[in-house]
Amino acid sequence: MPKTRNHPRVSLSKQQLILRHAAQVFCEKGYEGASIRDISRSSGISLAGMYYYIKSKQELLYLIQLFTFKTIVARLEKRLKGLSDPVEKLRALVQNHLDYFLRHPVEMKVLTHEDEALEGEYRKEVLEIKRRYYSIALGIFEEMRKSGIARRMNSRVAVLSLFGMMNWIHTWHRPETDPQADSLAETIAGMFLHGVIAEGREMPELKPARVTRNGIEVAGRAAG
Amino acid sequence: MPKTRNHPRVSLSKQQLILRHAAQVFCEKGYEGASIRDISRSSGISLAGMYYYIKSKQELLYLIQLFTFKTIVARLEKRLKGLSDPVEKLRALVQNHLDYFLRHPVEMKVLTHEDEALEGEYRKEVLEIKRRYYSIALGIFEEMRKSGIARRMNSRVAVLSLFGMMNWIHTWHRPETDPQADSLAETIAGMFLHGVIAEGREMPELKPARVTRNGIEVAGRAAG
DNA sequence: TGTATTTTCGAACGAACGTTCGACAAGTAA
DNA sequence: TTACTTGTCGAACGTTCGTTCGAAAATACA
Repeated sequence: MPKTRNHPRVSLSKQQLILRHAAQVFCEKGYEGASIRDISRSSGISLAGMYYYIKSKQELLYLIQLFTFKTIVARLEKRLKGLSDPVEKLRALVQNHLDYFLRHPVEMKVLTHEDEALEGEYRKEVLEIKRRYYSIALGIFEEMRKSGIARRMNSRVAVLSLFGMMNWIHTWHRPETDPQADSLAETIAGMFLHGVIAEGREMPELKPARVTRNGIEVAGRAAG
Repeated sequence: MPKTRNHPRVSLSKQQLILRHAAQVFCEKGYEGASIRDISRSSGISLAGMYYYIKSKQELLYLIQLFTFKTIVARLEKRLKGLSDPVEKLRALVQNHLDYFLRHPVEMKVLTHEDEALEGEYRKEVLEIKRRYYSIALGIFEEMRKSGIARRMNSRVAVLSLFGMMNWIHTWHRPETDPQADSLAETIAGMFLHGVIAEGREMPELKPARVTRNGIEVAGRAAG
């Protein structure tokens, strides 16, 4: 097994290197359309050499999806920790999702587009995290319902429509001309919130997003 | 070349039969993951026999996508003909899209999920219709903007978010438990319209959908 | 240095792929 | 009957696929 090196910035673990190139190739040709030979060529490792670091093509996809999902959920839970207003929570979810989405478009496309390619245990494990992510979103929406902010409607449809808006982005977003993550998140969160708000309610507006030192956009107030 | 038979209800053209089974197989295994042998087995025609009716695997996908897109656009243009209010037009677009979507989930999944599988001339032709469909939607939204119904926002983002909500449905919709086309269309069109409406505006509510003799749901007033 | 462990890869495996070819049966028209 | 078109398919073509094996090369440790 490969050891984790001391200086990950400089000498990236070879498995991670493979994973990166694999994500790129899966993104371009799709999981089924991509061959191990493609990934081998792209990452500069011989075909047989690949199998020293990975067990199978399925595992390759599994590792990409698992890591991406875990990261996005972990970051979300971190952002959510300090918030209590469900509207703020929902904005944070959208911001988090789109921020990661546009920073890692390749991995996110592999995550959303190849969500039926895994089989067996691999599939089950990824599905589990996906469900957790969904249930967080659903929970936030239910809070909005309970506090009367959101009007009466099918929560499942509402939340999955929100994911639809966000996950569809990879089919049309061009970084050169289309809005970046912060602006996009504002537009989409705004659309969703106005879209589900109860009649006669006022949307609590937040100040424009600002950028903290580590580059993560935080809506409204200063980040700790 | 196969002749079109006199009684298409009874004796379906064999090419159409192949197209139907191909769509099913593409839907289940993806374009790259599906083999001509799979489709051959599914439609009960020998492997070699397939090539009497189709030129290539690419053409198979092309024909499915072309027909599906053309049908959905043609139906939309028909529905749009009698309407002048952009809000009504948008509702019609959503209704039309979801109605077709849930009636032909297999073809629609192949349309939305395999939109990068075609190459060369095939790809260009399908892309052309897709762009026309998009520009119809964009046009409707611009009308909403001009008449002051929709607030100032990125039209491209708004319209593509709407398509996102609609096209994402194939990833989660279960016909047994989830709302059907008419209810779904109402919810999503409602979300979108409330989501983009200008501040202080009232949404013109329509009466609940009703069902005409041919089974097509028509919002509000009696269908001709 | 020598020895053990880690890393690399050329070559090959059997299987599956899209597509083609030539034969052959069925139907039509003379 | 003969001659031609339409439909059908077994068998094979050459290619690519995921994966494995065994032997080297590189590295680490004594």
